[in-house]
Amino acid sequence: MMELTRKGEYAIRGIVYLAGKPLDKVCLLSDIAIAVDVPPTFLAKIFQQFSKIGLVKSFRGTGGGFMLGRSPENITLLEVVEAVEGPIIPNRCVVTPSDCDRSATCNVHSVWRRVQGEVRGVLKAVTLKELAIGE
Amino acid sequence: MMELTRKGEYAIRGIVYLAGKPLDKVCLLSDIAIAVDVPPTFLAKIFQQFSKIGLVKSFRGTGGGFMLGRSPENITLLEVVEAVEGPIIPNRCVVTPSDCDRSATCNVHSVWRRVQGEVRGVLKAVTLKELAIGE
DNA sequence: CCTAAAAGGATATATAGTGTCTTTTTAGTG
DNA sequence: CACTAAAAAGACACTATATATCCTTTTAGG
Repeated sequence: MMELTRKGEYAIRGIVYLAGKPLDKVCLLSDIAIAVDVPPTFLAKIFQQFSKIGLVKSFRGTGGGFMLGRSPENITLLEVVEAVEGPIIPNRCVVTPSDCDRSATCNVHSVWRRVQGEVRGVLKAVTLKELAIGE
Repeated sequence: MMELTRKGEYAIRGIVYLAGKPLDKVCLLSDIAIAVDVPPTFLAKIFQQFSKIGLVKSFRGTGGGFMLGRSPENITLLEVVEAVEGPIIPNRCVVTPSDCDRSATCNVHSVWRRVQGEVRGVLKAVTLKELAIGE
């Protein structure tokens, strides 16, 4: 339960790599993939998702590649994870309370809300800048 | 990400139902399944897991059924969830640090440890007694 | 014995995860 | 303008996990 997928793991590796480079450095996808040990085609899909929401900037054609979309101290791990894994939802009743309505008083509901809050809190407190230290 | 499976959801429903009954009341699986709206064959598998680790006691044959293995204030939600979902592991590097050794200094590792701690903390603080109130 | 009920094992289907391949678009260069 | 580099987009394939169901076996009571 609660396990990050490979996609999430790869996403973090890839963007942390970018965060460790100068902000204006354009990196080739193929280089990043080798550096962080991720299948290039898979990483491409991930970076496309990042690109759509502005987490990274992409440039096509000769001399193209990727760079971070914002400065690394302004990107949280929560954003990165939710970008590729979707929202942090420990149980569907958190998002669709109607799933809970077997009983009028579902005491478990509030527990999942708390779990969600704690996890999001931890991930939100971490920025790419910190993660890139030593890379 | 981080989503409880149906199995986990069903497991909680089933055992909370038991927690709402007198400790010595033997309940038929078929009755529980109807009451908590879970496929009986699936719930059977779940209760077999519970039974093996003593979370519930089972009795075969005529007059058989299930009852809670310990008093509900001594069973935490963490136990119940981990019994059927396995341990709370946000990322495999938490359990197999060698997966982390791409870089000697993986800064993300400690984050997952923190997530794991927070989630386990929340779930451990909740007992079946509280969850059964109002059932 | 006969019946009730859980335990155990095998199987089926659906969904999600993990990745590859091909084609298309965009941009720079001689 | 043609050529090349690189990302974007879409389709496809394979695997693993989730979600059950069914059948047989064991255990216990009446």
